[in-house]
Amino acid sequence: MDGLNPELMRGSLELMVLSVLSDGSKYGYLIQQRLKEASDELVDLKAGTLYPILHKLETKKMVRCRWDDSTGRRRKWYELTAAGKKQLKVRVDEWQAYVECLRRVLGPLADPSPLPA
Amino acid sequence: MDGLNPELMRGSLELMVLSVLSDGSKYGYLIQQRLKEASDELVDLKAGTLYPILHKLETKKMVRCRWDDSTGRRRKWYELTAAGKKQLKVRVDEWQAYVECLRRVLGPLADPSPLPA
DNA sequence: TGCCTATGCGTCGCCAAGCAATATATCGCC
DNA sequence: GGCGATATATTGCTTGGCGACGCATAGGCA
Repeated sequence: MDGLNPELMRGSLELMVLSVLSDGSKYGYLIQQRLKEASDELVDLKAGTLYPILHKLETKKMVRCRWDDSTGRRRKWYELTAAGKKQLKVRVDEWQAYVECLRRVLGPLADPSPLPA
Repeated sequence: MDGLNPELMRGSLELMVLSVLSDGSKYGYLIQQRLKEASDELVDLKAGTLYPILHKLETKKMVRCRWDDSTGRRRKWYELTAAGKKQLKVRVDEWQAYVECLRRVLGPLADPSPLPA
């Protein structure tokens, strides 16, 4: 991770990967790049984090994958399954609920900071 | 935890505890109750989670504490230190940045779901 | 009197997740 | 030839949440 508190990220990484894939099939390294772009360089998934997540999603049938050895670069392309798309929706809803819950807990602290002046 | 994805909670529990304490001194069990109320029953910190967090905050001088044995119930009251209040501000800012970051990553998925009709 | 529940604090050990480190291989550039 | 980017994978360490305990008191109820 990068400019953000890494502790906070825990638990939303799988959601982020699913989200990036909703845009169309991608291979691992490309997912990493797209996520970095989309997050304004704030999220930089390490290989030791990304690949285990992808393998887990594959095991759970959330994605299907296909090797492409036609070029010198061996690439493993990942695509969301129907179950994966459904799961993504669920995860997004969970995320929204979580944000709303924190907003309530933080109360006035969640309001935009008053200007220093 | 309760109605929310427990994975998501990881990393924000300390923030929630600090937040509850910003309201004034409280003892452990009361913190647990207040957090439950504030979150609309969604966050129910277990003892095995709460007390280690409080001990950690104490070690890091984010809170100071005082035993009250005057009643039959032994209670350990916690109060935010100046460092704790500062830390709370930092954590809130990190949280806001995190939410904004996820909003960007999710893109259109972050928009409110269109009505089924 | 005994029992049950709520209150109140604490610790130990398991499990999962993130990730640094490491391994392997190709490609383009200088 | 050497270096950095591309590309995937695994191993092992560390941390955090938390279930399962343990202990003690207070109050209600039979």
